[in-house]
Amino acid sequence: MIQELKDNYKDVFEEGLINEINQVATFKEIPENFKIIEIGDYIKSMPLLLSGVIKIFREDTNGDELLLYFLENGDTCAMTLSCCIGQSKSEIRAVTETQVKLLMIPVQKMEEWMAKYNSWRTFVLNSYHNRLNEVMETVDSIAFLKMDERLLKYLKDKARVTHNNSIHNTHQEIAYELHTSRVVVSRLLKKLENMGKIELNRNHIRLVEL
Amino acid sequence: MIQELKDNYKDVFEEGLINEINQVATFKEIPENFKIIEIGDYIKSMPLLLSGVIKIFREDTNGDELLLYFLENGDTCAMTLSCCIGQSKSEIRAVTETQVKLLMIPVQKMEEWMAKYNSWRTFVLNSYHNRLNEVMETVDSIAFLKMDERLLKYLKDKARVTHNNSIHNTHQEIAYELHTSRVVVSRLLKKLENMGKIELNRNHIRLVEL
DNA sequence: ATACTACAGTAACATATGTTACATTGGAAA
DNA sequence: TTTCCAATGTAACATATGTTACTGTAGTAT
Repeated sequence: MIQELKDNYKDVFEEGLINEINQVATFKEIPENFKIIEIGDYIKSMPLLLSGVIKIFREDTNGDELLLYFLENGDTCAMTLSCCIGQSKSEIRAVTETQVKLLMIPVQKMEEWMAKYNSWRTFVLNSYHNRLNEVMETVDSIAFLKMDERLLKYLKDKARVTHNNSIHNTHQEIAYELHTSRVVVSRLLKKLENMGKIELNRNHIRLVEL
Repeated sequence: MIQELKDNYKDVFEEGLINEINQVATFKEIPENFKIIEIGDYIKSMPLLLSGVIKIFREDTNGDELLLYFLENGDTCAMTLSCCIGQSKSEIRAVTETQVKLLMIPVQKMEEWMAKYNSWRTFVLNSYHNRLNEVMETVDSIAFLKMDERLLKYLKDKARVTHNNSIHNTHQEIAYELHTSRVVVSRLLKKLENMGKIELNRNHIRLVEL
């Protein structure tokens, strides 16, 4: 029995399902900053996150990108999920933010379990619910917040998912994820530092208040 | 038998399910510009759209609002759906854009059918899939497009769902839906008119090219 | 130590969008 | 017709964000 599976999902899935997952799933360990899914990929199995953090990106036709949200322990990728079912291409890119451990579940099992296990149905629907809410929160950020507020929110989100109030990123990397320019990020970070909200250092930023 | 149910869903649901829906669903006819769901509402039944168009809005803490997407014939409200299951509050507002006809389905039936009917599971998952894609398209618009491009896209979307290349709105109403100001909308509409893309008249706008 | 390079700071300017204020006009109501 | 008001047009200005160009600096490689 895969230990992380039992630890993380014993209150989510009934025992029979846990055993089935244990039998058919493939365990994978992936290093940080690794591209798991690219836009346009066809997906043949569904990832179940055991540990670590995954970043989900959206990209426009010019190659400009934007961070949509983070996936954490216990999450699954709803997009992948619906790609499996609908046999459509991925609309997002998934990149590991930290080292991750995950289970890959074959599509046909997924559908079988939808009919068989109540806890699986609940899990799948909850995943969609959570993902929809997260994308809508992203809409809120872009539509209603100014760039300095978005930047601070980004830093806090990152600190939360990595359980670390030091963010190890260059200003350029942050600029890519927020879809703005390095100069703008530097300018606003300096402003946040002057307001006493963060401390700036080369290659890392410390959140003063969480 | 409700005629629109058979017409719209005979290729989507198996016959037994159509009959069950026909028995337990409540038929409703709602006039245009009517608020169906408010943010914070608890939802006790799920709407199935038979005809007409519904607008879905997001709102921030200051009361500023933003149009997320339109629902058309054959759609259901995925948000409502997940509110039913998770027993959580609505995160969105739903307003009729035109007169609509819809069926209200009790939550408990919804869950029962998830176990019983394959076609129902497919429908629910497809709904989530479509809604996620639409919210992500909204993210694209806000993140990657300039206001004049967003405005033109808005007009085209509205023309598409209402099957009418005349948009009957004041500039102020458009400004609310795009979360900008009336003056900005007027300015950019005039620019689009000068480019030959639209024709401006009092209280309505005609799309020259679709 | 020296040179090099990625990263960060910042000024100066360009552009998009938001705001205020006021003028004009079409159509409804009296 | 006359009056009135919502809708629209537009100028002038404010602000946020994007861009270009240059500087300084920490850390690495030679």
